[in-house]
Amino acid sequence: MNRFLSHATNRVDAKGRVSVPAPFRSVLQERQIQELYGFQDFVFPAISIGGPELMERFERQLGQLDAFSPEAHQMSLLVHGGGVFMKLDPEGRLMVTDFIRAFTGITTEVTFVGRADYFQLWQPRAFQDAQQAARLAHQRRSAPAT
Amino acid sequence: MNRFLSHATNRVDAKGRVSVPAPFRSVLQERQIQELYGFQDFVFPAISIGGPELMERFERQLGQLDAFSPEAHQMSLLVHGGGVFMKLDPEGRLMVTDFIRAFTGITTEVTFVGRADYFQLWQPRAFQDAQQAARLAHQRRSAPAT
DNA sequence: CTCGCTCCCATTGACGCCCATGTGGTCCCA
DNA sequence: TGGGACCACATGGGCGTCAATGGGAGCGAG
Repeated sequence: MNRFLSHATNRVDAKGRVSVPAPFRSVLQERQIQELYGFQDFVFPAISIGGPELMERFERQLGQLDAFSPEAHQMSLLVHGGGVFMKLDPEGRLMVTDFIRAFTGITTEVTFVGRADYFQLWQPRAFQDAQQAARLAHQRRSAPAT
Repeated sequence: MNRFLSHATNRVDAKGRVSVPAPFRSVLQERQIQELYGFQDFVFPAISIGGPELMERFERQLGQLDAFSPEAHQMSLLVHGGGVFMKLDPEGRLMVTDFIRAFTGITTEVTFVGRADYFQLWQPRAFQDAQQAARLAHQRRSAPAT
């Protein structure tokens, strides 16, 4: 399977590194992704990470907006100003920079969350809460009359 | 019979493995399912497991939403973040990971429940309770005047 | 010269695959 | 119809491999 799926929590070591889960690494390899692009998620307090085509996709989306609209400016601020290139070390770990910590609240542990075409870095507790909220929202939508 | 029917409870061994009931395994074989996709059920504290088309069904739903809407993000959080690929060992067992334990409350025993196109993993007691609740709710609807 | 990042190596623990055992049920045959 | 052999399945354990993690050393920039 060539999609990012499931979630897993790994520990940040004393040097600020964290191992990317092996299943995710093999997806990266299958997709021939060597350059990683990360950015601040639009909706959640999480960093989204994928290949270069991920940024391109958002730029395309950006192009559909009125270039002078507040939305376009905001998105550009997020995609470009909030974006960053990342590299894995030989063991498949990435550095948890202050850029990441500040936006996500990550300290000692990182939850990796698959999102099909890309994956995300979350503060573990924040992910649990967000997922729980999503589940409740889904139930509310499914059974609106209670 | 090519549908998942009935339920059975098996024990989790010291290594965290549990045998998938033989009837379920033969349904998997009949349906040519080799890759198992599981996800955290939206409603019950259970893990639902089926073939890849199970995930595709959800992704089709997802595709109908605006990709940048909060609803789509929440849905993806459930479908992708809450999903996982699973593999059976040569004896037809699967690993009961923390991913599964945390969500279902499963510890030493697993109840497998057939749901026609897929099956579920339950904590035995939780299944009994849920089934009982469903039975009562049904009776109430069938005979509203008591 | 010092700090920080990268690469390299070691350790530990989890997971995969293999084989062994017990038990209940079924079928066959006398 | 009773007994025995056989078989399918659930379960248990050994062992090798790989992933996650931790620490040491080298290199380059400031």
